[in-house]
Amino acid sequence: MAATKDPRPCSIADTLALVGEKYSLLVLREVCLGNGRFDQLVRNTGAPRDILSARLRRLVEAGILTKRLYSERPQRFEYRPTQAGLELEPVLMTLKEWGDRHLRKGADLPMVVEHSCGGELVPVVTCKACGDPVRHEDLTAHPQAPGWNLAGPTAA
Amino acid sequence: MAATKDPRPCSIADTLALVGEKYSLLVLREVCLGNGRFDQLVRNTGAPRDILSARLRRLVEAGILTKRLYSERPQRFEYRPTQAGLELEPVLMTLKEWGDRHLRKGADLPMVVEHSCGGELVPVVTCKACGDPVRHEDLTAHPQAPGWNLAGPTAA
DNA sequence: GATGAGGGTTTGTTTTTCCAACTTAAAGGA
DNA sequence: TCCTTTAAGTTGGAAAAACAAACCCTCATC
Repeated sequence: MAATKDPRPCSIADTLALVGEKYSLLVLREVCLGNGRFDQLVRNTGAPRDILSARLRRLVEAGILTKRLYSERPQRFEYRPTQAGLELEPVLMTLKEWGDRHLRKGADLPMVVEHSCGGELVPVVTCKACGDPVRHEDLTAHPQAPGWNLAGPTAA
Repeated sequence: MAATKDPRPCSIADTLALVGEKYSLLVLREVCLGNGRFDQLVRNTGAPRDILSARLRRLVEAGILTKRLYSERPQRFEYRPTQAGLELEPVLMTLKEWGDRHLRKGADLPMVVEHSCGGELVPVVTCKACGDPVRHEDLTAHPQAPGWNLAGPTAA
């Protein structure tokens, strides 16, 4: 899926270049759930084996997953999230939240995540500085990259 | 890019089926920045015109964007986020945050977003119930879909 | 010594993507 | 009037990616 080279210098695009291809985020979902074995990933994501193999290589390369030997004889591997991989969980959570709200209208969720506070996890994105939930109207974007402004390249 | 049919019933997969294809989230980024015109989207996302055309159709269909006439003669259109589209911004923010931290180590960000509180926006995903920042260790997933548990299908 | 599990790779086909050129409709200038 | 430009796409053919099924290798077990 995702873009490889974005015209606009952008961390969203750069992140998507790593995890935006088809199946990558589903692989991450499974790995975060503890399902790191190849056959499990095939079953639970639906990815063709060759594609899965390519994605796993890429995610390991990117430092998002690690490949761990869990049996010497016979050699058997398992994939696990690195710290960087775990820090992508917020992306999964916000995707889940949107889907729960807009595609299922809150009813009959296929998966409920429980937070240690005892409640069902409903993730809310807040501003680190003030703690308030973030709304679109409260944001102002300031491009820093030379040659770019909000609307696009300045010297087109 | 993204998955169309996921074996595991999952809102993450369903959401990615709508916005997970290559360029879709970059289109949303631009549209949220106010850059909703076709040629702008071509320039700022790098999408081929035919692919962009297909993505826009899909996003409108999905209720994430609307197509608005901004000039009668000649007929000219512009795409804008719907409320549902705006509510996908948290996904963009978490992607940006990860990229800023892991791919740029915080220095020389190509884009800074200012929050109305006056500070630079650093998005933090918190639990709606308790307000605490969400950490992986604090989560427990409970699949609800019949025939599924954490590890996969129960009747494989 | 056959069977099966796990973790992939190979091969050939089908889909997508990509790119460049073309279209349509109108405005603006020479 | 004719020419060029802008905007928003569509079309057609070549290249890349995804897909599905079969295959391979190493062991373990029956």
